[in-house]
Amino acid sequence: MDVWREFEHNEITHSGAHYLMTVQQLIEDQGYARVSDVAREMHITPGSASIMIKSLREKGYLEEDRNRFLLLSEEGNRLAQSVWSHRQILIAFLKGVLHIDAEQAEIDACKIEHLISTKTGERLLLFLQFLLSDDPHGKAFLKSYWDANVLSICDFESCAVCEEVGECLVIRSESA
Amino acid sequence: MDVWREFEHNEITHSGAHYLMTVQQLIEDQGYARVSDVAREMHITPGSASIMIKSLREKGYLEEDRNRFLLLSEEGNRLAQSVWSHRQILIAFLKGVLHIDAEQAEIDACKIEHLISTKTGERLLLFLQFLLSDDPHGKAFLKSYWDANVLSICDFESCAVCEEVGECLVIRSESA
DNA sequence: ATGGTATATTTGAATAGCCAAACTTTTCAT
DNA sequence: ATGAAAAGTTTGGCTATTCAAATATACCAT
Repeated sequence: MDVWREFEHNEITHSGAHYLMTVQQLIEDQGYARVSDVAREMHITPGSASIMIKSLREKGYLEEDRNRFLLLSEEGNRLAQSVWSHRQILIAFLKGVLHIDAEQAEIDACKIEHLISTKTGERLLLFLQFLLSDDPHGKAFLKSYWDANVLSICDFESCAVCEEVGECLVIRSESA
Repeated sequence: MDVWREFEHNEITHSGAHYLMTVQQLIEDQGYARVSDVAREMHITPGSASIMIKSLREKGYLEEDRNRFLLLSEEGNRLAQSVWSHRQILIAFLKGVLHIDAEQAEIDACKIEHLISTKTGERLLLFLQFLLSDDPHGKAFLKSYWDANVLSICDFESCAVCEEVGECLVIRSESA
């Protein structure tokens, strides 16, 4: 098996994942999502959106109600949720632990969110959760690590990783 | 700026990175690399290799010597080296810290190695280095983390992360 | 019911990267 | 130097995803 060819064999494409997440977000924000709403939101032409959405419908990720409003299928919802969770976890790690600046963290996370395996996503969350747990080793380690690398002052009352991971926990428990 | 569109805007494509790394590896292993060697090694047709290599030559990543043997330009070498380092660092983190199994770690790393930013690669290496440093907090943290999550027994005399990161350090200092 | 606006779809073109198959060029042994 | 094998390139086709522009459909007010 050629590992390098696995790059294309994913459950969903980068583009597809963003269509699904946009539909999810639009429904959440304004109660409905039509082809043109998705196009506007993603800054693509209605023609492109029409074609991609048709293909996502054919693949069983999207459905339409009687008024042509888009809905996520169960599978579509699961996928969108999974990719979105991965993004949050990655951002938490990049910003909160590695201290990558917010903009770069979001770009990096967005590029790889749909590519990491479920296992990697899970394990990364476990790792972050442990850093925040009552176990003192996490805090001691982070403080010591940041100090050693002059990454920033470690203030656990209002530290980035706490907030970021805190959000992840909320997100995960909501979707669980 | 649409973050999701950044996915396509990378210094090198996934495919391109693998061509460059294959050339590098072939030169290292057998002293030279021709179009057909690359094709054989990557399991693609000579036609595809020919076209892609031409394009990589036009982009200034590859050159040819008087005998049509392929060479990496300075830029090509830098890129191949960078992507390869990212892979090693990611594998070290995935296997050594998160305890993802070897096969999955390699697939995940291979998918994202060319997508993470230089900064993220650097910081991840710093992070791994700290885990191995003399500072006792790293070891205490890892042990405590693995114990808490039943990930494996932590044996610092022969632990995975030590070996993985050890390799990264060697790799980095060789290429520095 | 007629026209205007909003919405959706289709069509044709572009890019990237793969394949198969045909074709060309190089190399090398006799 | 001739002809076979090896190496390299070209051509045409496929998929995915985008765009622009043309077309079609629906919706709504007068």
